[in-house]
Order: sequence, then C-alpha cells, then structure tokens
Amino acid sequence: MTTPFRDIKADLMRRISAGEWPPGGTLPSEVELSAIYGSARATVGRALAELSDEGIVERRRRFGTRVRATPIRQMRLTIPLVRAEIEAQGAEYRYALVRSALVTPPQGVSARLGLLRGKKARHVLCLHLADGAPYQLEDRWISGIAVPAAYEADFAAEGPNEWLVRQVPYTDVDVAMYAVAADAEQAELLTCPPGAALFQIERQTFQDGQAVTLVRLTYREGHRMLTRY
Amino acid sequence: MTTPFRDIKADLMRRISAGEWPPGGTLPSEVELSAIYGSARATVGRALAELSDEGIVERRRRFGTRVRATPIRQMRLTIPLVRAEIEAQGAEYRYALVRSALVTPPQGVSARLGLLRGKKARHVLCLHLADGAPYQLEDRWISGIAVPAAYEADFAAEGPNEWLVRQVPYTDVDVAMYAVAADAEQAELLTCPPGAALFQIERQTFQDGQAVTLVRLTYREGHRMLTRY
DNA sequence: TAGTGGTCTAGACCACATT
DNA sequence: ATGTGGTCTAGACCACTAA
Repeated sequence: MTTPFRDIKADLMRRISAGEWPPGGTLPSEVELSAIYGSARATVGRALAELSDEGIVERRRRFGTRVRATPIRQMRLTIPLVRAEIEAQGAEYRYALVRSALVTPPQGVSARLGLLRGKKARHVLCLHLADGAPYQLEDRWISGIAVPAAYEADFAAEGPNEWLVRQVPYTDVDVAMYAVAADAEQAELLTCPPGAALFQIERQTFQDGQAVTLVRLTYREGHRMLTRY
Repeated sequence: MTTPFRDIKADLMRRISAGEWPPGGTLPSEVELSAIYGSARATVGRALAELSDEGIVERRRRFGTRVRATPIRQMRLTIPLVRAEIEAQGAEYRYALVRSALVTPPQGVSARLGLLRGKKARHVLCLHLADGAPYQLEDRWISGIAVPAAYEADFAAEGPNEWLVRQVPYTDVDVAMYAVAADAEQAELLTCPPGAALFQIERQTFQDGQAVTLVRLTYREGHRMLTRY
C-alpha cells in the first residue's frame, strides 16, 4: 500500500542514496519540503521522523535535518518464547525439568538480583526439546522479593519463562550474547562434547527497577540466531 | 519531558500492567479514549500506535485494540562500526590487514554472492585491535558486480567495512549470530587456544536485491555483545 | 531573536473487516 | 452497512538552540 508519507520517505531515501545530500549535508526544512511535495508539514514530518528513527538522518531543532555521516545500523531482534521458536520450525516442543530448588545463590547472582546475603531464591534448571532432541538449556534464578509466588511455584509441567510472562509481563531487560565452552553438565544435557562452543544468551529483567530474574539460555551446538534488518 | 501522548501511553501501560484489560482484552476505541483523556483522537492514536509498535497491544481495523496474549519481546540492537565500539571503551583503535586478494570463492560463498561459477571476488582478512590486543577478526568477501571498485581497492590502511559504508551506505542485511570453535588461523590471530569458544556474527548485505558482501566477524575470546530493551 | 523540529487540535476521508 | 484504525490537512503553539 502506498501512502503519501511512505512515498515521501522513499523518495527522500532514494535521493539520499543518490548522493543528492551528502553525508553530513542538510536537507530542506519541513516547511520547504512540504512545499516541494505539496503535502502538509505533518506528513513530511512523519517521513523525516521515521528516517530519523531508522538512523538515516539526524534531526535537531534550529539545526535542521542532516544525513548521518555514518548511518547507525540497528536491527530489531525479536526473542520469541522458545516454544514458539521450536513450533515455528515445525518441530514438536517438549519441556523437561531438571531440578528446581530454593537455594542461596552464589554471591554474584545475589548481588545482581539485589538480594541480601544469605537470602534464598528460586533456582530452576530445565530443558526445552525439539522433536525430542535438546534444543535449549535454561538456567534461571527468580527473586522471591519481586515475585513472591516463585517460592511455591511448581515448574514440573511448565517452563519458568511462560510462567513468568504471566506473572510479570512487562519488564526492562538487559541482554548479553556470547560464546561459552560447554561444561560437564551442559555437555551431558545438550548431548555435546565437553568444551564444545555453545551460543548463550544471558538476560536480566527488571520491573520498576527491581530485579526479577536472571537467566542463562544455552543453545544446542551449532545453533544460529537469525535476523534481518 | 512529559507530553500528553507520553502521559497517555504511560497511563495505558500502567493500566494494562495492573490487569485492567487482561491479555486478549479489548481497550476502548480511540474515540472513547480521546473523550476519557480529553485529548484529540490523533494524540491517543499516537500513544496506541507506539504501544502497538512495541508489541504490547495489537490493533486491527473494525476489531479494536487488544492486549497481546503473549507480549512480543523485541530489542533494538545497534551494530556499531568496530572502530567506534573500541573507542567507546576508551581504547585505542588499530587496524591490521592480514591479506587481501582477488580469488575464486568457495562454492558456498559464490552462490550466496550470486556469482557465476569461477568468477573472482575480493577477499579480505583483517584484524581490529583495541590497545594493541586483537579484538575482532574480519573475514570478508565483496562482490565485484555490486561494487566494481572492489577490484582495485586497497585495504592496507582502512578496513573494508568503513570503505564499504561509503561505497554502499544503505543496504538490507541478513544476520546470524552463533558460537564457533576457533580454528588454527583464528586462534593464532586472536591469540587464543585452538578450539576456544568464539562469538561470531555473519552478515550478508544486499543492495536492491543484489548481494554486496558476505562477512564473518569473529570476536576475541570472552567477548559479550550487550544490549537493553 | 529567529528558525528549526516536536507536538497538539479538530475535522475529514479512506481502508478494512465484520455483520 | 457499520465501526474501527490509518492517514492527511491546516493551523497553532511550544521547546530548543545557534547566532
């Protein structure tokens, strides 16, 4: 579907690509552009706002709209629930709890969850399987302060992720992605050799500044996380 | 800074979190909300549009605005130029070319670049260093069809990434992130043991559907890619 | 001080999906 | 046919910031 603000945005994009305004160069103001395109100022404004949002141009009051010298490349990465990820591949999802306990976390975890020394938290280790094969290992700590229900929760039938999304649906999240060498337990649960290179995501989520959970998601050997931008 | 549409968005978010409209539930229409908040329809519309963009609600014509049953978690990941990434950490950036040549790529690479069998492409292997220590290894193929200048380009002084951003600034990109075990050359160049778990990003970029470049960025051992959403 | 982007308003028309 | 969101318009005021 082609609408005026999309057309304008595409035309501006084309002219930027063609070098009409070089990197660092200034585009005409919204008022000038609205005269050029014969549209309302709000319409070209929307086109420019989206280009700014995508990192193509940079806008400052009084200064105008300039082409970014080095375009900011940013991608949108959707992190689906692992169940949806597996089912989207046409595989059958299965969940297996390895162990769940109320224990005193190691000091590093305690500090990151904002817990007092010695305070216990819910620890869950579980496995997500695709067509019966290990797909992702989930090692999670849940703060009982942020989520009191975690003290009694039973993760025998359902993964803590889906459970938490219901308890605390809207959170801020810090994410780290990196590679690790499989330790003995990871190797056994993911059926790969010890020392194998595994892709791991660590996420810490907050609700109103209060740490809710800290989780390490370790994927089976060879897993590739894909996206497009 | 607090503006009406931000206030409305925050208030709607609060009420959704509080369970006023349960997952799957329908919010009042834009017209009703504009009466409730005493704002123009466009203002509540903007608030709702952003909530929709963030995956909190789902909007459909005639159907209304509903709270998503399982909120879509998506993050924005900015991939900075490695130079900026290093300098942002307060380290000194240095670039080192390992080798650059016009060669026939292996068949897999040829196919992905859309090159005829036997057609040569520019291959560049180079290293990005932070305070003199290896930080990222870049292994890149550039299609001469999409970027003729690549046939003669000299990457002695400047990395191919910065060069390419100038040649073809706006592209579509496919990205894969995963872990690999260091091979002999990677281990030597990144000064880590062979077999070490390394974080790698593979990017293929397109301009108007034409493949431009295929690159593997391998980070030093222990690198963590961070983001927040 | 002046010019730019950021936002809001009131109204209008259209696209779309259900009924 | 109807009610919803999606977009556009013309005009207005405000916030920021370089001159």
